[in-house]
Parts: sequence; C-alpha cells; structure tokens
Amino acid sequence: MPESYYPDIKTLDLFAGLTDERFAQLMRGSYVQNFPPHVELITEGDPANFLHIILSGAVELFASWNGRETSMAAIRPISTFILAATIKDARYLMSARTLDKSRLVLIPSQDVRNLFDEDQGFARAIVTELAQCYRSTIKSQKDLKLRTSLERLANYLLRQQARAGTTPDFELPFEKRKLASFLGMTPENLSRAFKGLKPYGVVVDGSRIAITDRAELEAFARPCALIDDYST
Amino acid sequence: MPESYYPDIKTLDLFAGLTDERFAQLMRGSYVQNFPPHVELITEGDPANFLHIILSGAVELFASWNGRETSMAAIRPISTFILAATIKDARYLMSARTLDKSRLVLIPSQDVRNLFDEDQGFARAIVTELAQCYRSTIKSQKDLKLRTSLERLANYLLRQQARAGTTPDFELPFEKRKLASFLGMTPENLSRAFKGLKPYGVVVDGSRIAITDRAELEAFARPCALIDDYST
DNA sequence: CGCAGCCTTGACAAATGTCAACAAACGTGG
DNA sequence: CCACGTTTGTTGACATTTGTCAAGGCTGCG
Repeated sequence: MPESYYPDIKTLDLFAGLTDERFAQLMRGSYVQNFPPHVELITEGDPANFLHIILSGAVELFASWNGRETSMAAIRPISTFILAATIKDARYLMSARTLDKSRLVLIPSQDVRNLFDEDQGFARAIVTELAQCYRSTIKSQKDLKLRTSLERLANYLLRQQARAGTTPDFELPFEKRKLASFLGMTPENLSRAFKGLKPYGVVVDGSRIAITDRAELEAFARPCALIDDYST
Repeated sequence: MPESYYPDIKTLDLFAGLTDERFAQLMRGSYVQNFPPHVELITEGDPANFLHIILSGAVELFASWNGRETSMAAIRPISTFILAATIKDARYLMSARTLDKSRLVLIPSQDVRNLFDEDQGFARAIVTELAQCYRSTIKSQKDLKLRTSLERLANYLLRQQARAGTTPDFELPFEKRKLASFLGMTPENLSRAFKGLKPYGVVVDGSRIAITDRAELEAFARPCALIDDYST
C-alpha cells in the first residue's frame, strides 16, 4: 500500500508505539480500498480474515436475526473495528456496511496476531483498545436496560452536542431511521420521541437539532459518567 | 495466601501458561476471602484496585441508574470478573454482589498490569479472555435488541438445558426475579412469559424447568450460534 | 417533472410495566 | 418442631410504552 497513508494510520493509539520498521512491515501486507456508500464490507458469521481500519467516511455495524436487523454502532475515522474477532481468530458477530463513500485499510488478521506476539508495546495497545471497546458496549447495554427510549434519545442528544463543541445546535450524523435503530426503537417512535423532548428545549429542523436549554434537558436526561462518558 | 488454592486457580486459562515462579509471585500479593450471601463486593464508580476471581459460590454483576437497577451477568467458578477496568486502571462500570456464600481471590490490579508487561504468554491470555468477554456482551446486546422477551426466555431455557446435560429438565440457577432482571423484564412479565411458552412444551415447577419437546421450542426460539453459543 | 425514499402523523394493536392482592416458600427464633 | 414474619412468585386489572400499518407530505435526484 502507498506510504502516503502511513501518517494517518500512525495517529491510531494502536500503532503509535511501533517502530517504523515493524509498522512498515505490517503495512506491506495490507491493502487500502475505496468503497461507495451502502456496500456490505463484512457479513456476520464470516471468518475474521482482516482487521479493518476506517480512514475516511463512515461505517455502520449491524446485526440480524430472524429477519430483523438492528444498528449496533457507527464507526468514524480514524479507528479500527471488529478487533475481537481478529484476535480470537473467530467469526464476525456483526456485519458492516459503508454509510458514506469510505476508505479502508485491511490488515491480514494473522499479521496482527504475529505482531502481537513479537511486540510488547503493541500487545499493550491492543489490550487497551479492546478493553475500551468492551467498556463501551457495557455502557451501551446499561443505556438499553436502564433507560426508556425517551431517556436514551435525550442523553444521545446531549452527547452529540458536547461533541459538536460550544454551539447549541448540531447536525445528526446519520439519517433518523438509523438513529432509531441505533437507539433501539422504530422510526415512528423516534419521531414521537423528538416531539416528547420539545418541552425540555429540543428543537428539531430536519437533521439539525438545537438544545435551547441544556440544564433543562439534563434535568430530564440525567446523564452520568458511567454510561455517557465514552472517553473513560 | 495458602498454597492449597493454587491448583484451582491454575485451572483458569488466564494463568495456565505462567511459570510456577511467576504464578507464585502473583499469588503472594493476593488474598483469599470468604463472603456470605448478598454482600456487595464492588460498587460501580470505584477505582479498580483488584482483579477478582471467583473460586466457589456465585456473583452477580449489576448496574444502577436513577433509582433503577438491572442484572448484567452472573459469574460462576472458576472465572475472573471485571478484567477490563483492571487493565485500563479505570473505574468499575458495574457493581458486584455475592448471590451465595462465595470464596474469592483478589489480585492487586497493579500486579496484573506488571505481569502483563513482563510475560508474553500472560499478555496473550489476557487478550483472549478480554476478547471473549467483549464478544459475550455483543451477543447479549443482540439478544436484547433483536428479540422479544418471550424469545429471550425461550433461548435462555434452551441454553440452560444444553448446559445441564442430557436430561430434559434442570434447575434455574437463581431466583426468578434475578432471571427477569437479567433478561430485561419485570418479574410479573417473566411469570407470564413462562405461561406463554407452555404451548411449546415448557413445564414449570417452582425453579425446576422441563422442556418436553426441544424441537418444538427451538422452532419458536430459533437459537443461533452468533447469539447463543457462548463458547466461540 | 416525476419517481423513490425518508419522515411524519394518525389510528390501532401488541408488548411491557405498574399496582394491588394473595398464595406459597423460606428462614428465624421461640 | 412449630409459629411467625418476610420474601418471592403469581395473578388480575389497568396504564404506559412501544410497535404496526397505512396514508400523505417533503425532499432530492435523475
């Protein structure tokens, strides 16, 4: 793969501690590929032959059962996804598809496992990344089991606004039907949930959301570090 | 701690590859403690000072928010719990309490992290264990988002019966109210769910469950490896 | 301009939660 | 060993939440 991508990939915590030599060796066996939107990259149940890294665009992880489908997570640059299956040399538990036009790096899983055994620092980084992902899903599970859909939406909006910066309004990062699935509800229910948050200062204009009174919304949503803080 | 416990603890995959010397050193800094039932061992939000191992008894992991509480998992011997917080040197995301009288090993988190950096095989084992836990929570999340409560119960019963062996009946491993919380429903709803499974050959007698026609129940529950197989 | 897909809304149905009452099981102390 | 009180499980009636179906409006794109 072209060396021009190296700096971007190096920004990942996962690779930060590698020597240039080892990093270059890992990249030599890897591919960079571009994909149009709405392409299925991974199908759940397939063996995990590659560790995937998203350089640009957006990827959705989703899962299916018995004719139903649900959004599990959205992945944005620059990060890896489905690390656990790569490490365990197991089958993917989730499918993945591009949301937008995206550029991905594919690293053969065997190379990742080899490097893990050779490089102590890399092993440490893998574990940290894995622990991070693990804790994120625990938070997500707490969110699902302890909150109603209205509360989940309220807290989601608070998190998004915090990410957007200091402005009181922001753009939803994907279409509402995806958001609904991500939050564990139907699109119709999401529509009504937005209206239900109107009394707490949530103003909706298409995919643009404004939170006019953060304190008011927080009083309802009761965000907490052990569920909503994705950095720890 | 007494050396008499060493063989039991050594049965854990996590420690299987350690030299006797390193293992003994790790154990030297650790404690064994006995606890009565219904004792809170860990409170969510606390710093993760110890890696916990359960030698006998049973432990429940649970989480709270805004006055509500939910069961996240049940841990049985011999296994570790809350490994991710130990590795990340972070705060616990879940609380833990004994369900029965239990014996636990507490290993200082710092010792685990040190050993991780020293011993390649141990690092590999930690990663495998972590990846396993991660994948289990993904499965659990798919279970929650893709299935109704009746389907979750049906699949849970099928899993339990498979674990119990060849007999068509088995004992629920904990009280029904816990099971309800674990499955993400109320005790009342669970009661009705059991009755709802009667047409598929589920016979309930107190905490004893019999599945009279596995094929019939499977036709309804539609168990699948990517959700219900906890070994991969 | 017209089609296709997404979002919204209303009416309705199903699933799930809540509250209250009561029965059954359990543990404790007499 | 029994009596008592506490806890758990069950059931019914009802409220709330959430999902389903159908229709219509809006938007973006060919």
